[in-house]
Amino acid sequence: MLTERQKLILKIIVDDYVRSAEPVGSRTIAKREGINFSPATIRNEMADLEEMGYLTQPHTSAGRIPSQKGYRFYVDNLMVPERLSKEVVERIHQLYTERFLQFEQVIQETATVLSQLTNYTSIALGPGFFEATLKHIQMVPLSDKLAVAIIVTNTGHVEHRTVSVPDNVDLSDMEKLVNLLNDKLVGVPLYQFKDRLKTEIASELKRHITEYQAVMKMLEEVLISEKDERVFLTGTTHIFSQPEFRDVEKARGLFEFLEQHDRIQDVLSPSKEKEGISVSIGHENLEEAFSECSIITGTYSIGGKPVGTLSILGPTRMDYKKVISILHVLASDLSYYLDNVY
Amino acid sequence: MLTERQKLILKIIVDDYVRSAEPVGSRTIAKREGINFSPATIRNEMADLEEMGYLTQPHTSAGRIPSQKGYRFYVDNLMVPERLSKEVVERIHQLYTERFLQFEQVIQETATVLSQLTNYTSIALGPGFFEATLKHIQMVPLSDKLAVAIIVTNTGHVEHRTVSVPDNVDLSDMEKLVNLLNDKLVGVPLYQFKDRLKTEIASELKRHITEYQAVMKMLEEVLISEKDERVFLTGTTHIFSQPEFRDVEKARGLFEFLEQHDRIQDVLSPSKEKEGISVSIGHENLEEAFSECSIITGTYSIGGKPVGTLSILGPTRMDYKKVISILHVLASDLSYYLDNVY
DNA sequence: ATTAGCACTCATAATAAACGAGTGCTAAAA
DNA sequence: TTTTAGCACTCGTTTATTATGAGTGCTAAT
Repeated sequence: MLTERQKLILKIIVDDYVRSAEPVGSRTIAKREGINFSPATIRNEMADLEEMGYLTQPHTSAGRIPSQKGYRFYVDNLMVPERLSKEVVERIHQLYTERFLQFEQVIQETATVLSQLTNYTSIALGPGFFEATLKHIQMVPLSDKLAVAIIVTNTGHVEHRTVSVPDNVDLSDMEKLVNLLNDKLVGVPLYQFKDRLKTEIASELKRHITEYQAVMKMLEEVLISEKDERVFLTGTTHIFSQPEFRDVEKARGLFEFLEQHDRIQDVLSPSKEKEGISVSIGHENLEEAFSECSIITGTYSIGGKPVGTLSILGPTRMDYKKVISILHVLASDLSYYLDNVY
Repeated sequence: MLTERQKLILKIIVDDYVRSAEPVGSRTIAKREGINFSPATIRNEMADLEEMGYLTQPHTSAGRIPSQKGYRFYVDNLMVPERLSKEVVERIHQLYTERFLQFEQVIQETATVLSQLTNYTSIALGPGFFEATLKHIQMVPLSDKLAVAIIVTNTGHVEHRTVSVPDNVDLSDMEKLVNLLNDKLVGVPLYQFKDRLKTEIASELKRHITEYQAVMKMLEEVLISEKDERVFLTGTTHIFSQPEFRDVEKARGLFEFLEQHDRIQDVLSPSKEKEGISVSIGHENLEEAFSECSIITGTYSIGGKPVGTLSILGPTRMDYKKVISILHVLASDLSYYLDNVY
């Protein structure tokens, strides 16, 4: 267990190092207000803190920097959330007085503001539409061979894909088909499509349509989507501002990972997060690419149900108190906004 | 005018420098096969080439590197397109034997392959749908206040946006409206929507619908889109492999630009390019961010009409002969593929 | 017109020396 | 027992110094 003084010193070291990116020495700490013990005392405490694993030394004659364990303790026990400036609060509220025409646009703009306010890279995961229910389905023939299938959900999300129409299926068949699908599927959540297709729709289809097998195959293509969420990545260039990524090779590792949106989804998918804000420090991120990064994730919700995540990606030397405060306000304001609109 | 020998030397320097990224000295050139004059002679020629502006010297005691003028001459007069290896040709053909479900997917995959084969960043501009004609328009009400408007073009492209429905407009009004729009607009290219809306549709609307003004406003939102094309960016991390971007600040400049898709569109928009492949070297790109880059752009077309571009972004020290060969095959194969499908 | 020869340039690498921030330890003070 | 002044020591960083060598330009001979 840490003494109060050790906690104080650890907190000062984290705060200072986060700001300056320079190892913190005993003299620096001693000069801080509220400190009335000498550098030598501090050195002793620091040696203890290092022994316990909260601090490390880049080299013998340098000051101390927090270890990942140190950051973890800081986040869990020491950090005081930052009071947001008027400007920041203003910026956020202004954002949600706008009216956005597309669902995606709200998320995109939120991610942009999040990145601007924090000066870190932001990653937003768009709402998974598996949960959403079908509002309308439509098939628009392009030629005798191709058609566009369009799915509209109750959240206003539009999915579409182009499919090839089986031979011997004509316009009237298509019309029948669309009516059937709307009949059977409106109000049904997208993740249930697969089941419904095999049960109700299959039997109904057999009765009305001759090209049963081919049409079933087409419907599978139309109804069963792989990808669930969309990734909105903003402010990736902030990575270059961090001294820890001054080395091109390190920056490269991150960028390479960030190009793979599917893997980002795996890491940040909202199912994995409990509600509220969670912090993942260094190796706590299982992804090797993030071993020197921290990720702070908040969920946003519609009708109380978490549907997506807002995350900040930065070095472990991250301004946790600031980011968490901003993320908190932003996530709840976004949820509030979405509740009012949907 | 350059003598044959000067051309030969310039060509060797470009080829060598592109490969090695090191200034090329007279001895290196002299050792090459087919060279039967001494380093001293080569030095004289190089001095002349430098005076004429085709070469520069990083410093007094270094070899020569091509200037932007040198690259330009190389591309226009000296370059011999590279013969593609079997593997490369195979990879491309294999790509287009797949059947893609979404239009965007073809473009995306093409960009990916382009980047993989060249080891540079690729930028594809999706087909501008301004040229495309309307196939079907649909409005799906989400609530009494919101509706999703969906536009399907003859190319299978789907545009959609959420709009707020004016008060006092009910379901039957909406139905009338959709029928009217389909009546008047099917077959019309998207860029004509603005005009048609003001003329034909306005008058028709006045006759049938009470909330004339509000509905007109909504239709403006629905029909008039700002953004034209979509940007597909692939292999941005290849930038890190280039020694000229070993400096983080330079890489940053590029990445910052590449985040702004609207500005990319301005630079690469197909209207600016004549058909075929065009090369833009260094400052020939008016964008400051690209002053040390070259961009090679090819257009792809549907039905002989250029609709989008495929581009490669790399340092001016780019393997022009290789990239141009690959781009050539890829652009024409893509066009061929699209012709067959649409 | 070409080329051998040679002095000269200048980026890069290697080595050494000076600097200084910060430490750990010891012994004295509180 | 805790705190702190004092001091020797460590080690990364900076600056200066000196090779090294690739490559040049020029001149004079071929």
